[in-house]
Amino acid sequence: MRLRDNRAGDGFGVLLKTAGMQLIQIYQCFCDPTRLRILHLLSRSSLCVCHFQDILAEPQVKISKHLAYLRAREMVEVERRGNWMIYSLPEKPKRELETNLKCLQDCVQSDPIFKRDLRALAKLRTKCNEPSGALVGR
Amino acid sequence: MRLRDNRAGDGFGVLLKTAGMQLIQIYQCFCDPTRLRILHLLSRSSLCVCHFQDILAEPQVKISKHLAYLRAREMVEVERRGNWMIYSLPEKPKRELETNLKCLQDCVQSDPIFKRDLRALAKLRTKCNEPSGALVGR
DNA sequence: TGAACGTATCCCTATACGAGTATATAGATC
DNA sequence: GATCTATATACTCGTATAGGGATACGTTCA
Repeated sequence: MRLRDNRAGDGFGVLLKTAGMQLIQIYQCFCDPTRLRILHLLSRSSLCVCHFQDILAEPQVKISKHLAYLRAREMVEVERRGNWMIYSLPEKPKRELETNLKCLQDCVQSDPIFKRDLRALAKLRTKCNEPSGALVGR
Repeated sequence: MRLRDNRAGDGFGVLLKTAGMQLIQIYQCFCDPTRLRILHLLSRSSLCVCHFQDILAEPQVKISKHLAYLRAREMVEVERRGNWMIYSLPEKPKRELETNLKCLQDCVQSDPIFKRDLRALAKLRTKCNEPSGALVGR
């Protein structure tokens, strides 16, 4: 990660713990398509890795690594249920994250890919109820 | 830039021209502190490179390169006035950019660094009116 | 206990990025 | 045309990142 230090005296090191730095991390998480789709889905429902694999049609490694990236930056939380790892948005998301997730919803509501993802999510809900506890709608 | 190709069939290549891709580019621009501060300032005023140097207290190369980065992704526009290059937000910003800039304003309004930047901008306005045409408030 | 399953991690490669130094460019002024 | 000023670009280095293949891990179930 690039939690920038202040070697060059860029006047921004101070910002490590401020809203500004929170923001940088949020934008870093948002700037990859896979992660953006993951977060978008998570604002509708808790999901486990295999759900993401299914909906996004991406290999497990890729999903898993992006989820790790998000976890490291506290954008998502995990809970194990048997073999499944259930990912959710934080119980109490920071204000900046909430604001930006709303902004995201707003921006992608007519985008074909994101719409397709939501449709795939809905489909998944009808045909699959494993593991219980995931796929809980918001 | 990482205008991702679709080699791996990630189902996202399609998105190159959609709102989603616009978004990715926006977030890529937003995920560096210097660029974030630049954009934040630009939503108040058109500015030239030396203004940024002054306000952000960063070396010219750094500023210039981040502005080039933003320019390449059409987040800012430039106009030459004599020796000065005056940077502004796009005349007609895309909806996603506008939305996210508003979101940014909202998120940083109480952040010390961004507040300091605005104070520095105000100060600049009182003491300096070169080049004319820059420092025009919004 | 061992196999199956869902998931995470390791290793490797290619590319992007941020920052700095030095240099180039373009317009203004003399 | 020489020079000054404001800005941009080239080059280089170190690091972050995305992706894939192979494998390790933890849980469940036979």
